[in-house]
Amino acid sequence: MNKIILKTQLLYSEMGKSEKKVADWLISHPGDNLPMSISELAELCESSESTIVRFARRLGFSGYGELKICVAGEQEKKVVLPTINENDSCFEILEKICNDAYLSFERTKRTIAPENIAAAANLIASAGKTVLIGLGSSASVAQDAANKFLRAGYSAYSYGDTHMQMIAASHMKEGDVLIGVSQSGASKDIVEALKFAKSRGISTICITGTDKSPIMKQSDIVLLTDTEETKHSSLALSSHLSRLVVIDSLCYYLVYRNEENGTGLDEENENNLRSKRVNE
Amino acid sequence: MNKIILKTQLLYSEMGKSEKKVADWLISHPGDNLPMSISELAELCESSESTIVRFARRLGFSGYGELKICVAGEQEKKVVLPTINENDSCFEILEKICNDAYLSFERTKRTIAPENIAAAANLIASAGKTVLIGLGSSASVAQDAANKFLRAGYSAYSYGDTHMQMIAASHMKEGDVLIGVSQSGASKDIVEALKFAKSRGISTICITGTDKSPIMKQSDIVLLTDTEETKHSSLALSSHLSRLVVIDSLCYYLVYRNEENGTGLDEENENNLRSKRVNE
DNA sequence: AAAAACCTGAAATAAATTTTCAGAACGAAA
DNA sequence: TTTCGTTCTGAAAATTTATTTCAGGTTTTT
Repeated sequence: MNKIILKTQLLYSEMGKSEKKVADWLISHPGDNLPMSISELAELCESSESTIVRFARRLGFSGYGELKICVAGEQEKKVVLPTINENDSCFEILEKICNDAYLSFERTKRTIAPENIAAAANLIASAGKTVLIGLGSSASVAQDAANKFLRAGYSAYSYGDTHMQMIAASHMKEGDVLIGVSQSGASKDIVEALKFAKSRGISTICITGTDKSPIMKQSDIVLLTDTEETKHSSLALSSHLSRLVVIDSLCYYLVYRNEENGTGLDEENENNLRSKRVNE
Repeated sequence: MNKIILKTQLLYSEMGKSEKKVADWLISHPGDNLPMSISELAELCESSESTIVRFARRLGFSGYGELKICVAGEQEKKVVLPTINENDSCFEILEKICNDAYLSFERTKRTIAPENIAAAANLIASAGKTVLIGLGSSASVAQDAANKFLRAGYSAYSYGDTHMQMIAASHMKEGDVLIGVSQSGASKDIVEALKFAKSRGISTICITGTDKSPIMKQSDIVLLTDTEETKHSSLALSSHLSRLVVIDSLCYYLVYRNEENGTGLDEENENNLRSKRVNE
């Protein structure tokens, strides 16, 4: 996995026409060392020196010199082209999915509002109990989250069927938190449940990958993850992973908070769990 | 092994006093990247620009620029393990978790046997039905996988409680596949279920993060993911993600296989799902 | 259709690298 | 110790390379 090329792909859509020529050249010459000088590269890319400097800056380098050095540093790693096609072996697909996940994480870091994650974590930390709901693959995200939160010492539960979700919502009290997970942000039952909870004074959080979606209106705190349309199919693999890392970061934060109160994942407890092999 | 340093040592005796200062600096700063400019380095070595150029030429480079690039290329990409500490903000934790996930993917790609993924995919593709079992966070991996496999057009089911797992196993037939997910590879109930199935001629696959673990003995095909010990706690966040990307790659492969038979994720079906907002 | 925002490359400027060269340091021979 | 020749060195000049600026062009917005 070549980080420079991945980053190039990540930022490709934000580039101008001429900058894209530079990007294209880089992507199509993965193994190559950069030609020694900026002028040479400018000529190869049919672009200008200034454009190349701008390109390097966009990727986060101080200038062309730094880019050149980093490209040399990434050398031997072979690059995997992004789109999966039907002749790929399973392993090639795995490589592409890992790349895709990396890009999705990068997009998530740019999309999510840091203050909102903090607010969500603090809300969960001080909540009476936390309920997570989602459908389909979002149900397993919700389940995973509940699992981890509970482990970290917080009362958390997840429900994957719409009846149970509504029942759970109706038994929540002020001071509790309801977290709705929905990639589309439009799953009717989830939105309804959040709306119902909100009307009763219960705090609501959503984790979604779609900006300006219905679920956002029903949520006190919005955690917006990778919003890139998935090109392939509704399997939406990498966005699923992005939602998980957001959960994981909340979870870690909560672990540390709880450790301060002495109710966290303490040694003894964890060793207990491990000896019973419930560590997964 | 750093070739440039070796070469420096080889030629050390032929160098002048000032050139040796450059050599000494290089040898005593093996990990470092070269400072950006030749003047900076000259100052650090208490020497001059021209001496450095001569030094670079002696090692066989065309000049300082080439030396700089090659040093960068030889740099051991020592990865800084981003340990999370208690003063990190939620967003910082998110960044570290993403890094950790990236590393975990890299490890998984190195650990997993490409031919085993292919074998697993083919087994699932030709199986009557596929059952996935796991406990704790592995249960949500299993659930997620079943969800996706089913979506891709394969009969797949997951069970998260030990009774149901055993019942399901006992109703499986030859030609079916049982997939056990277990990070430790030692969860007694999962291992037992696989053993039982295997004894009845059912194909077994395991997805585990622990080499030489009990579950491997009961599995026809082993998918070994990131085996790095998690330093933090048994939350084992990133290894969880690694297991998911393995699932995802199987799943993608199966989608393509099914498309060939015309039973895959076809447009119409997917649009249908989308219009009902069950795309997650 | 006008205005604003943005992208681009030629040229000017700045910075880094390489070369040149005069003198210092060392060694061998007288 | 002196003298000559060789090698090594660094300051400064020359050259190459990188960066910034700016005016003109393009696209987007209003």
